[in-house]
Amino acid sequence: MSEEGYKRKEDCPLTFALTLIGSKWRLPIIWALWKNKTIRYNELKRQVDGITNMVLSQSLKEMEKHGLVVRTQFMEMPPRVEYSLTEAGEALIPSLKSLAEWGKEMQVKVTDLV
Amino acid sequence: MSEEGYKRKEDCPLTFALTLIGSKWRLPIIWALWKNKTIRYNELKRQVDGITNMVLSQSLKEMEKHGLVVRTQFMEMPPRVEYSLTEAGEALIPSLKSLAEWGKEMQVKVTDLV
DNA sequence: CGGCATCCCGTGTGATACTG
DNA sequence: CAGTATCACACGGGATGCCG
Repeated sequence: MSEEGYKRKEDCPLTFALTLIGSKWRLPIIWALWKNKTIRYNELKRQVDGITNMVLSQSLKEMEKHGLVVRTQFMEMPPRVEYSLTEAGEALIPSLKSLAEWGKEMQVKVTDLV
Repeated sequence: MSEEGYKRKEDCPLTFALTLIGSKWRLPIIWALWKNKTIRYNELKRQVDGITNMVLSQSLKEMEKHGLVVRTQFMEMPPRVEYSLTEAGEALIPSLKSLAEWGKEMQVKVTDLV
């Protein structure tokens, strides 16, 4: 979609980007990771308020698979696992800020919503 | 989320933006509107390949309500209705391009997906 | 032509509980 | 502490058909 039409919409980089970060909890997670640089699992869960273990761990696992997130496990007792963004993940931040700017202006304009 | 944490995630401009454009067909629709400047309903449906009437009309209606889209109805026979982006809608485009850039790079890196 | 009404289904998500 | 297992359900979205 960037200039021309794509045969299948899966080819559109934009649609593709949304498959990576479009689901409900992805952005809150990414944002928390970015703010903390590096963060442990339970602290992350606390900051992304309302998320369940299932969704959080699955999301992290997928994003790790997609190269957005790094997982570092320390072989200790009690267990410690830290998460942070990869370069690719951080490369996303400027776009998100841009989008957030737009969202901010829209929040002002639109009063009745969700 | 732009700098500090929000009490409720609905307050985050980013999360808010996703409520406006995050669902499956929103971006393809916006993109088609942007490419065509102004476009009739059925032509839009043709360009956003695979979308159903239900989803398209509902999406348009909501986006109109949110101030992203303008609907212009001509009182003729046969009926003619044209859609285009508002200024607010077009203001979104740069962010989308930025996000598309990122998505493009990710497409290269990630081979196994969806 | 430009929709809306209906029915239906997949899956993402929530809640709860359990484990190494 | 850092998850996994299981169940259940709401809801977005597909398919089909009808209407002004």
